[in-house]
Amino acid sequence: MSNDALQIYNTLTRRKEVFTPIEPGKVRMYVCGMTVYDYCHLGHARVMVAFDVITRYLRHRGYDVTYVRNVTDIDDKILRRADENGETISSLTERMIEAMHEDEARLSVLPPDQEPRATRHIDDIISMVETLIGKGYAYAADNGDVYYRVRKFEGYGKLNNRDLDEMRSGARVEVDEHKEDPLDFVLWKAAKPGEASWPSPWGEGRPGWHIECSAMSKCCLGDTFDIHGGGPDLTFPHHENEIAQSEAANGKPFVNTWMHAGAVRVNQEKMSKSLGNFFTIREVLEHHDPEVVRYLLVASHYRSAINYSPDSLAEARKSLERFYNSLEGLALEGLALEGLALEEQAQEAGEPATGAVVSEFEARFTAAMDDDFNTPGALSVLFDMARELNRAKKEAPGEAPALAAELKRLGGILGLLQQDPATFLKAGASGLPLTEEEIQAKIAERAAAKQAKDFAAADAIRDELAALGIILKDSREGTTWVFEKPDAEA
RNA sequence: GGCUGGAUGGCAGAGUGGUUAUGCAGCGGACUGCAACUCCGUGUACGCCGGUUCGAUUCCGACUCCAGCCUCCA
Repeated sequence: MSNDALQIYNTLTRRKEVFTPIEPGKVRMYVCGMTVYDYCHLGHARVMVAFDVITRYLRHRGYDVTYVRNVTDIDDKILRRADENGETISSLTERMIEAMHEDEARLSVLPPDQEPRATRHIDDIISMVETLIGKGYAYAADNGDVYYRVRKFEGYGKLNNRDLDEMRSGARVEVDEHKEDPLDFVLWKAAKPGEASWPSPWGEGRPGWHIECSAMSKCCLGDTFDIHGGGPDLTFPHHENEIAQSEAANGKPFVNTWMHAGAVRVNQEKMSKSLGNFFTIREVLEHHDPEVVRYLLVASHYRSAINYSPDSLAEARKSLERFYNSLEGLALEGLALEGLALEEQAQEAGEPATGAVVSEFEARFTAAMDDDFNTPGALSVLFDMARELNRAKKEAPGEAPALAAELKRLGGILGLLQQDPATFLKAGASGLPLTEEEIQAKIAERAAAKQAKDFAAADAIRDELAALGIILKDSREGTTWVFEKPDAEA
């Protein structure tokens, strides 16, 4: 662990700040999760991976992290979709939650510690709405809705630097005769006949979206917690409304550090469900190794926008190939354990003595990550390690294993480089046009031709395999191969 | 219109008041039967105009352009 400070950019103050958890050594983090009416797309993947890296790194740095990511499982879109599909709400949401878990597992995203669902916190929500009404921050309209009285909350707009009067002049907000002010937002929504609903002091209804997160974060993490994260389009109004609800209801500061991931774009336009230009995670994974997708997401800083294209995935794969080429040929199973042992040694040695244990590579890696989770900077250190490892494999084989172990260990903090190199380089062998046995036979055939100095025949075999995407690599130890799907599209 | 971010070499993408990011692609060399992999070397890029400074891509101001938010959206 480093003695230097970990700095995090705070959306609220719009600058990097030294991260100081409320309770030393503990981090309580809440991230807005999915509304489960459809499969997750790459924008969701961005948020999942960003906060997964953040969680992994905080833990690596010794923090005890409680990571909560909610599920919105009741909402207008869910009602509509379930109706369209002719299935029940719970059938739809259960399916989508399961799919989401599959997607995140494939992307090596560790599950959050808690995954609260809105429908299981209706009591918490109702109780918070009652508190807000009691304090004068909310009012029940005669149509059965309950609204938040935005003008009553002094800090409204502080996260987005918004001025209430100017927003009003924007006037894109829907005017509702039941609202005192057009900017007021709904906390509890009266049910229409036949809709899913829960009983409440204001009649049958369901919770508004914003109040769910205030209620669930309070339930899981308390009135004030360290980090609140989410996608880039949630700063307004969702997070602004959460602040208004939680601070008004609890009478305490809500969140110390607000973190927002960058957008995923397609053709310089935001990828989103409302624009309909999205790629689901599972679509992309049909054609690409999940680690390639994860790499693409980690290769840019978590706050910057990334432009998605088939080319960007191809590049990500090439970069990973460089890592796995350097790792290939070393007995990594044992090495990974050795790497972990080194890690434990370092921790037992205590914080101040770490300089002696931590390599220059790790020091640089940590410095990059300490600077607002600069994953591109951290990756550049890993590339330096790969070069050093390639050199060592040639010139100082005795040093290679330890270096490989460290590379794999540091890569693991980013959730990368944990596959068997040969497996990755063969693209998981899915979609292989030949069996492994057939390829080995071809290689043997070519070796015989080489032996006989019949290079024309040898090259013909190599070209034949290359046309199928199977690239041969000769080395002193023999011939290995790499499979690059010729039609990597998605 | 208001608010937020951004503009870096062929592409992707970090960063810095004066010193190599990194990856991919390219070029030269080594290795190789030839390749692939790998290694060595190589590219003087920071939107535009002013200002501060001995010196700015990096700080300040104006401008242009791009994206996001202001309505559900990760």
